[in-house]
Amino acid sequence: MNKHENLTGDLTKNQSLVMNALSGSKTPLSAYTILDELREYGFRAPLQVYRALDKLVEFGLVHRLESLNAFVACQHPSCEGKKRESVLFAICEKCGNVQEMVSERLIEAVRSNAEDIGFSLEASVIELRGVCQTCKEA
Amino acid sequence: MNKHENLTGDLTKNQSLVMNALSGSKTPLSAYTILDELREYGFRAPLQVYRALDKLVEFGLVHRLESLNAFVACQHPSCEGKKRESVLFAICEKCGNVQEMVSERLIEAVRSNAEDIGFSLEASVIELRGVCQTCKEA
DNA sequence: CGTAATTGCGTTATGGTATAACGTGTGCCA
DNA sequence: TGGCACACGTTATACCATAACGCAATTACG
Repeated sequence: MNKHENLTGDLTKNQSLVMNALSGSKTPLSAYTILDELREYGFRAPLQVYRALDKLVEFGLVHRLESLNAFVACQHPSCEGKKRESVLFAICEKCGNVQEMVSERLIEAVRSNAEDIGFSLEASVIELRGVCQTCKEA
Repeated sequence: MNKHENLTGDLTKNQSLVMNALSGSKTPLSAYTILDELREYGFRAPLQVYRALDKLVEFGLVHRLESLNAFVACQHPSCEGKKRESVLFAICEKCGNVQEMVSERLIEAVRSNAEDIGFSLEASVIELRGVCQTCKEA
């Protein structure tokens, strides 16, 4: 019934509801937008959303987009269980769509920059802003 | 407008105050922290800070760190007049210090990733999280 | 000149994002 | 069976950012 319960088997009810809200959206959602969508399922307070999001991010099922203060479902199942070290997001400022990518070349460049200054890299936030191909052609 | 007209000498009073607050800080400052520091100079409302910050960011004298909701003075004067396309920040989660870097290799990797998907790149947010060399050694 | 347009500024009010603190219920298992 | 870990619900609060109004100073230019 819920594909993410099938994948992970162990999401709580609130986590599943939040996960479904994100999976069903083509664009990132803010925590408060999720809250509004889930009021009909009994959600009443932001913390119910934030607590679920914290776990989903921890599980690697959801990513937080820092430049939008919003959240997206992972498009790339291999993120599960990993820290967000190696993913980048292309965010279209016209349509709001987000494309998630993995690039060895970019990861290597980031790693090497960190090394150059003796910086212990734990996570990286890489968010490209611009216009996607579809919107350019339209 | 010639780029030299953007040097600090041509800033308005509020812009200079905000710029000085940021230049004098070793770590990024939030808008509200700046507000508190500038109350003794007559600042009363967040908008006074945000308006100055908008201009300073536009001039390339200040960068906004998306993953912190905070602002830093540019450490790299060549940013003046440029969009933020080519800069990355290494943010130490122990001491809060931020190191700004420019990396041709990283810029190229970002550009090439954008091209691969037909994405028109307008700006990029690259923020590394981890521990700086100084804190590691301590 | 004079006047319109622009820009910076101050203020009040409001909206959007995120967490603190406290208490309840449940399942586990030593 | 008592302690622990964890998810959950609720209220309150803190933090981040902008809307909308009006005024004053400066600039553009016919």
